[in-house]
Amino acid sequence: MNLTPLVQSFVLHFGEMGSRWGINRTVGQIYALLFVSARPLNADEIAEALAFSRSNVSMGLKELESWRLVRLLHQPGDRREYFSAPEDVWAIFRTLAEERRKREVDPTLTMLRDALLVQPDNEPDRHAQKRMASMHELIELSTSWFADVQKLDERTLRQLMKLGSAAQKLLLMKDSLKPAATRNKKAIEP
Amino acid sequence: MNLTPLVQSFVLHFGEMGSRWGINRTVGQIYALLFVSARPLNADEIAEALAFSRSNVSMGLKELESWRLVRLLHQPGDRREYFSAPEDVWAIFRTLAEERRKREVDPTLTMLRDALLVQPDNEPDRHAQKRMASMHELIELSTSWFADVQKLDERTLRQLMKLGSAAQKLLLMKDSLKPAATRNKKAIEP
DNA sequence: TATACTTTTCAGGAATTCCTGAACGTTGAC
DNA sequence: GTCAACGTTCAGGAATTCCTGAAAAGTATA
Repeated sequence: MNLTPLVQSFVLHFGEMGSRWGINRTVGQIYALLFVSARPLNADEIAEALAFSRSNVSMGLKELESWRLVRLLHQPGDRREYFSAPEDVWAIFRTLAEERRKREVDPTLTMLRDALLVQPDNEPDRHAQKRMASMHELIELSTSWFADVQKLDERTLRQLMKLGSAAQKLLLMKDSLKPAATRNKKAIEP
Repeated sequence: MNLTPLVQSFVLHFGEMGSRWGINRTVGQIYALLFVSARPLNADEIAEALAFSRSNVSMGLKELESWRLVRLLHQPGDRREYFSAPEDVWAIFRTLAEERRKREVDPTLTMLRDALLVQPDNEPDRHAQKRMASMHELIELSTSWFADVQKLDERTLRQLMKLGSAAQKLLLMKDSLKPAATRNKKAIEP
């Protein structure tokens, strides 16, 4: 199994990008390969295509499975495990976002909430808590909004994005339904 | 300069989180410390508080400056450089998003565009290109939308987020202004 | 149950990243 | 100009992460 230059460059790029994130080069490349592959691949094919050891591929696939980014399937009459990346890029994006939330955002929110429960007994802590509160609010608000928006189906989401902010702003201009409550809340907050 | 337990746990958490991203522990901790600090700090204070070498702090601060996450300032009658994190968490978020776009998204888009220009001469490449095209579209659409939304001021953004998706969906129901164009485009695309 | 095929685990070497102290560079005060 | 205070650079050791081959474990077939 030989990679075409086109696929090669895609795979290499994702290897690089992977290492900018927590993900290592191997895992990035494996995912990239599965993403562009026209059919599911087994571990041996991947190992050969990318020139990684069989065990490295095995670990990489496990990692990808833990991120729910690959699907495991079987071919009739073949004992080997085949892997593929889901088709729908929007679904992939959703999975990625969800998984990152679980691993990064939620623990951070927990830490912040705990920190905010402490009764500060000195000036530095009082200030630190104010900062943490503002961070907590931002994260809370944006993740819950994101979760909400992600429930929309692809077509609706696409439309919303294409509309951009201009039309959405119009929605607020009316200043009729919800905004009143919003404004009141805002007025109470310091 | 001694950290209170409250600040300590915040700083340590960000050190950990930092290493999940490309950012290393040191840089994460320095940023966290500056974020909760009530006043700007100089490099020596940071080095002492976190028990890092002076040179390590120097490199960390340089990294943070390259991300535009810290502000450099001077105290009257003091030759040393003082650093602080901007107050406004929304602005911080914006900066972070912009910087990540520059470093990760833009190069990826460039790579994808280049790949899409190639005239594929075999089946695997034809399929790979289709996959890359769908990825390209998703990234293009979501980043341009994000850039657009980020131009809104904090108050408006807050309101929009609080409305959630429900109200935004209403906007589309009307199916009057733009959606026609959107639907046509969609119909043309395979 | 034995066999062949497949996947997983893991010790340890390779590669990379991190961090430090020492040397060097720069700047302002005297 | 000299000196002290401060910032930066960088070689190389420390720590971490990555990757591999060998061995073990698992599994379908006969």
